[in-house]
Amino acid sequence: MNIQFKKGVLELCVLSLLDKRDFYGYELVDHICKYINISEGTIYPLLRRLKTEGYVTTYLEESQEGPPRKYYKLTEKGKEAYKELEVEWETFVNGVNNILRGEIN
Amino acid sequence: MNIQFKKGVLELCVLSLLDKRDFYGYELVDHICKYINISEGTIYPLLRRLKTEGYVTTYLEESQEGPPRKYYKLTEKGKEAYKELEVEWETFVNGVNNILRGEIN
DNA sequence: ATTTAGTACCTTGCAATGTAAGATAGTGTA
DNA sequence: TACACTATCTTACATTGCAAGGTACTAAAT
Repeated sequence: MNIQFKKGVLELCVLSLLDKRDFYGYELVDHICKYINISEGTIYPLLRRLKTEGYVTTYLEESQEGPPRKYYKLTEKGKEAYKELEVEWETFVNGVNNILRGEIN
Repeated sequence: MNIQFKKGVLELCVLSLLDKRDFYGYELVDHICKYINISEGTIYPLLRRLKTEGYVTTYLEESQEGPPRKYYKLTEKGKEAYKELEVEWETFVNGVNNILRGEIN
């Protein structure tokens, strides 16, 4: 899997999942890994960044299976950022497809 | 336009165009810019990289409208790299779409 | 009791790539 | 003479994902 392709897109994936319900970090890795390989060393800095930018808030919850889980919750600002990023992604993919399948003069 | 999205994808776009015919750098910027914003400072280092890796060869041709043009031509190795990268891109986009539109448990 | 495996969090240094902002130089026009 | 367009290139910088580590809790196996 080309590492470079993921740049910026993992943020979109995380925002998309958080738009559906709250997740904790380890769980996000698990879900994303079903389709795109991702390491923990990626997700935690990313989540910290999202919190710094005010896109998410966090809360702790105890677990019976291990240490406490830190859940992430999308803010209004986060939802707006998600919508914008999704549109940008669609536009981008369309642009790339036009180039890949496009006619040349 | 999200800069990060472009990481690695511009290489794919350039390889795709070169798979159709030879281009010179300035011309590649022009074509790609129809769909994806790209600066010259990006394309020339990228092309140098492609040459270093043996994906392209170059030749000069004079121009009536300015300085000589350096044309880039895909090698066999470059064609193979292009095919692989294209498949990776398709797989990646499908993975992202599955996450974006996917059901969660 | 101790080790191992799974869960769950985190940090640091590194690699890769796109950008801005410049430089250089040829051609043609005002 | 100056400007705009064509065409090449370079350097310093910002961003982000990864590998490789660390910490700590729970439960099962030894």
